[in-house]
Amino acid sequence: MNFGIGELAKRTGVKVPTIRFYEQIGLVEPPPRTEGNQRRYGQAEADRLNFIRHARELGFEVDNIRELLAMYEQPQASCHQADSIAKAHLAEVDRRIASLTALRMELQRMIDECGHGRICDCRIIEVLADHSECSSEHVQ
Amino acid sequence: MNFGIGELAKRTGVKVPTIRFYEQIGLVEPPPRTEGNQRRYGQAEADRLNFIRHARELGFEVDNIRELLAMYEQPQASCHQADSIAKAHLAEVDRRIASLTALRMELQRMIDECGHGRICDCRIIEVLADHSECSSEHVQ
DNA sequence: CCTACAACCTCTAGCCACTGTAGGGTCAAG
DNA sequence: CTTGACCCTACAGTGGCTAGAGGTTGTAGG
Repeated sequence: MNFGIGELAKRTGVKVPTIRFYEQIGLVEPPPRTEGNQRRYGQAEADRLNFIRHARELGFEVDNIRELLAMYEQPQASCHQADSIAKAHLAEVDRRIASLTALRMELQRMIDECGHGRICDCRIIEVLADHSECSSEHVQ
Repeated sequence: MNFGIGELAKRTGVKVPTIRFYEQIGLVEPPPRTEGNQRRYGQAEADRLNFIRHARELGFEVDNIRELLAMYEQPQASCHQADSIAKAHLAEVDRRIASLTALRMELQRMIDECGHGRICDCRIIEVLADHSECSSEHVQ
């Protein structure tokens, strides 16, 4: 119930420098220190950090995580806001998937058409050199 | 056949500061200058920059673009290397699509199960707090 | 020729979310 | 008391730009 930053890292899968970084940007509270100035944590911090790690893995941005954390700590409030953050993020993920899928097709087509000969006949270089060769628009 | 950086930007869709940045990192050659120290470009630079922009849009990293550019300028060489860069990139894009698709499912499930009540009953916050709720692994 | 103004110049700092390094200090086991 | 793992701060670097300050050049109209 009282451990150092290395143990916290082990329990949460968040690296030690990242924990210090999160403290610096105010995503986690500065914990109490030992007499020798070393950070001491408890289970509550591990829970909070697990929450953060999980939200990051799901691709939420730090600013959104701040809001989600505030809700996590106010269990009586309405979850309307959490819902809209999650929905906005889902829309963004959809956009990224669509964009990557278009890129994938373009890449696949480039590779399929490459005759593995000289550059001057290579579809890969040719397509890169001339945007009009593309079958679809793509803006990452 | 002899124009400034603004015109080059217009012709290629690459922003002026980005062109200067590309010059700084050695992705494009420093062009000749006017007496008053302003950059002058020709069609060859516009072609090269279009190639770069297109490769960036397709998500290639700058280091790969360096290699692709070298091939673009050596049309007699074999295109084996271009092929393998493109294939590696395709694999990376596939990985990202798979990862995002898993995230998408997780997000959708979270949102679907949210009863729009209080935080303490909210699936979104609950799932974030407890990784074991996840139906699949996800590492972005 | 003068003026106005857009376009250009360099240099520096900022973005995001970390990661790495240097140069120390602390803690716990033996 | 020594060893060695762990911890501390502060700062620089990553990628791929973007923004701003503060000054100079090019060009069109009067």
